[in-house]
Amino acid sequence: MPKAIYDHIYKDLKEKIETEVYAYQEMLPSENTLVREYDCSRNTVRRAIAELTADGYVQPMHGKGVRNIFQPVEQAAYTVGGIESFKESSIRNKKQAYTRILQFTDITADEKIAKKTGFRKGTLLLYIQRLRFLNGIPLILDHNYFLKDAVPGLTPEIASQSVYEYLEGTVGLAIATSKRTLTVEHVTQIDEKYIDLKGYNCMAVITSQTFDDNGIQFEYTQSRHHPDYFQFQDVATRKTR
Amino acid sequence: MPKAIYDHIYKDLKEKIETEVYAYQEMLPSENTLVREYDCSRNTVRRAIAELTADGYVQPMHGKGVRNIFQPVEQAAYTVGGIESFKESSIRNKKQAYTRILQFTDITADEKIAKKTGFRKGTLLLYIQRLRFLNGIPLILDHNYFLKDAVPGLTPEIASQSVYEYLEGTVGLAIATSKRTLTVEHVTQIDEKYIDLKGYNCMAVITSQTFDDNGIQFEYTQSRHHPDYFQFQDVATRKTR
DNA sequence: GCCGATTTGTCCGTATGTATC
DNA sequence: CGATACATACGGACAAATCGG
Repeated sequence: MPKAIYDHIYKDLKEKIETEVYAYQEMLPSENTLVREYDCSRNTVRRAIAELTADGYVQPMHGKGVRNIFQPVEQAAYTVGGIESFKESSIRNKKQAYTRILQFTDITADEKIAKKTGFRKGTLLLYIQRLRFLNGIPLILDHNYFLKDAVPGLTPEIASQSVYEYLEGTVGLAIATSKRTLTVEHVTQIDEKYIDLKGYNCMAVITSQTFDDNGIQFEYTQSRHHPDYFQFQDVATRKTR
Repeated sequence: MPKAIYDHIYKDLKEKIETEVYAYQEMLPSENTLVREYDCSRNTVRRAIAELTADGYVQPMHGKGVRNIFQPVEQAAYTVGGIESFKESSIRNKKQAYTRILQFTDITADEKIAKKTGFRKGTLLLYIQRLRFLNGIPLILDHNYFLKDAVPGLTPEIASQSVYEYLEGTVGLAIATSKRTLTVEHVTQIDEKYIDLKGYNCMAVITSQTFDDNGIQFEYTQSRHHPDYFQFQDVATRKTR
């Protein structure tokens, strides 16, 4: 949807960095040069650069210029970043994806579930348990809790494809922010039943609360990953104090 | 350092959200109201709100307002977020911290180290191995590689306190961005020698490349954490396509 | 369903400050 | 010291989404 100017500049610069039109450690053109190049205001250029900075692509230096610090990284089989569906991640990671539904039932949040998921006690939820395959190997076990009201008409058939695609497309739900916590946990009996951990006795676990554009939490998910095929990436910037 | 207006507004709103001056799911005052309240321009208010959004504190909704979606989360013993030193994290997590130096030697980057750390082959580095204690229990094993030129006068005594404090204070180095990768790996002999893993055969591993404000990478670190005391938090926003 | 008021999103031009060279 | 480059801030304009009458 975004045909915004800053977004166009952001994408254009991003591609030029990735394809090494600007080399690692090289300076980008100055803001004023970019203003002339894209025929827009300086604020608009600055917004695009701010996004590239947040991505860890560039580093603006007061009085000097903006340096390209992008280095292509060696990637594991499955790399997590941003809010992506399993399907989207599989495509980005160039893996063939398949999903098997293990459970698909309505439940009402009791005290324990409410505390864990962040939903209120008594809320009607849809619980889905899914096994995720990459290139034919079972690697991820997902436990999803969806707000029942937010996902009308969701069927096991849809859940075996892409729930997000269905929500954003058919239902018209807009996914906005996701709060995630990453931990390492002991394997469970369910994990062992479905996934060959090859000696590991633990898994990488991402738990997330996802909100729609009305600020309503519609999903709680625990995603349990095989250690060998899991990688999580992040860029942090230090805040001056 | 930042006495910027937007930063003042950001901190002020952040505190009001944390202390529930605005309740969970409640709307913040409109941008125009805040403009009058802080007697500044709308762009300045918007910048503060943008930072709160990135923190996962609020959710702006087109045409409606800005909603507070902050919920205090249950924290593990050691929670990672932003660029923080071990000392800073310990203080935030309210733990008593102690560091024991296991190794402290100069090395020159060979082919293998260069590939792993991102430094060029032949670069002179300072390698430090440190064991981190929280409340008297050894929980984290750090392998640091510092660019020797960037950390002049660094001694084991300083390394047992806070390297970042020394770099930012005495050396005058400004830490800017850090690229991190999180994985789960098998324990090593060194891990087992120093840390009681209580049945786990793996650890949570954060590898990071850290850059100064000149865009120069001055550090590569591998930080190996005890699973029971480790937690990593993140907020992601979905980009419209 | 329409209209006007409100609210957030995008963009512009300008001015001033600060750091670097 | 002057020129260049990024950082902060202002005020204004219009668009797009929402909401109430």
